[in-house]
Amino acid sequence: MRKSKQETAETRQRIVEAASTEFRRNGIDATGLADLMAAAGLTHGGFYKHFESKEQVFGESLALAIDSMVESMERTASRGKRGLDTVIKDYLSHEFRDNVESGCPLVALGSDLARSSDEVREITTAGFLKMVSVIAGRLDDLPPDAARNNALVMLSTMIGAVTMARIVSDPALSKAILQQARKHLTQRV
Amino acid sequence: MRKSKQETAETRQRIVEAASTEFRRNGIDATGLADLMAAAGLTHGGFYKHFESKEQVFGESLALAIDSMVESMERTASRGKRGLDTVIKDYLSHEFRDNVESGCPLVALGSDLARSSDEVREITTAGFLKMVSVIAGRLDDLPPDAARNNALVMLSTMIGAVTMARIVSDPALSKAILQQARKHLTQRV
DNA sequence: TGTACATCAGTGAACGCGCGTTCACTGATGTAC
DNA sequence: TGTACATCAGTGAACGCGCGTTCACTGATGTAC
Repeated sequence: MRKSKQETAETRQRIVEAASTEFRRNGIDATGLADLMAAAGLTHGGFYKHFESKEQVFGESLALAIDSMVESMERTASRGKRGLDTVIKDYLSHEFRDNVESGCPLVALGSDLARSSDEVREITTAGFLKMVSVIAGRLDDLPPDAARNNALVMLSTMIGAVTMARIVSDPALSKAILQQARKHLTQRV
Repeated sequence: MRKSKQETAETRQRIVEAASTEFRRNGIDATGLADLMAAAGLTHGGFYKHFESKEQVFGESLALAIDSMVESMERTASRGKRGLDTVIKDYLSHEFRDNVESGCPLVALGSDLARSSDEVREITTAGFLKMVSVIAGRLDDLPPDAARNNALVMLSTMIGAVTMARIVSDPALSKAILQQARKHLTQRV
């Protein structure tokens, strides 16, 4: 049942995409290779025709998740004068909170990433810096250094707020966390 | 080899304490019962003489970690007029960042907690609210509602900043994240 | 262009390992008289 | 208070299970001539 080169490439891409949502949804350890492959419409045996290890597919799927997050923020940020406010409001929205599997991997995998290999942490660092740039680039009333420093704090607030909004079991509290973070971050701009 | 009631109670406490550091250090899934018991100086077979499941010991060890975090913040906060600044500086210090196993469980286990059972998330919520109270209680120039709202955002920033400071592979960036968050949060008070 | 052979994507079974959990056993502690 | 028996904390082996990984096999694709 050998497949054509194009089909093979498409399958590989499909696995990475499935992995990127599965890992965000269930965490690194709780996501099995059989789950990944099933989510991509395959059986687990073929995994090693595409990847050398679970670590490898995780790295690639993380990079994909980060890239799509950054792209999404960039697209939103460049939508008119209030683009940055929209980035903030989207990130701190209920929809974003409730869609872990398509959301920011820094939040979905935060504590997992802190325990990961150097390679994984480097991928994450590069992505974080891109997000910082997107925000800093829109703080154009500030000198570059100050803009970057502010962006670091703003992103930290966004990440911490969504993390807590997801953990907390009281819906009203969860809502308040997002709301107050939104209010705070859109005021300062 | 039956032990006296007192010894049994002490052993149980020792397991919960060991669990509270092991879970923070390695995450929920990667911490085995054998690891916990070994860290408490026991063999794994005796675990079920004290607990019904891994879930149970995790819940108790999380509650312990949260309580000690809250107590530590309360103690620091009540140290003079600048107590809140000290809470912020301690939380956002390099030492705190580098000692996952004795630090804030909300950071050490953030994304694990978001995937946990209702019971675990309720324990976490109660702890988070206590931390919010400690901070809000020190924002005495603001009306109670505003103080609480501000505290929600401040804690989110602290949690997000330490999370990212731990993930990031560039030491200078990690330092900058903590530093800028510190600066931002101590200015506002 | 056609043909013969090598390649290899995907399947499904199997491997070894570590995990959470259970169990028989030991011997010191607790308890009933 | 002393004694005889029941209890149970702790040990170490074992259980079943799911995981990451490997493997023999299949048959369509790729390639050499």
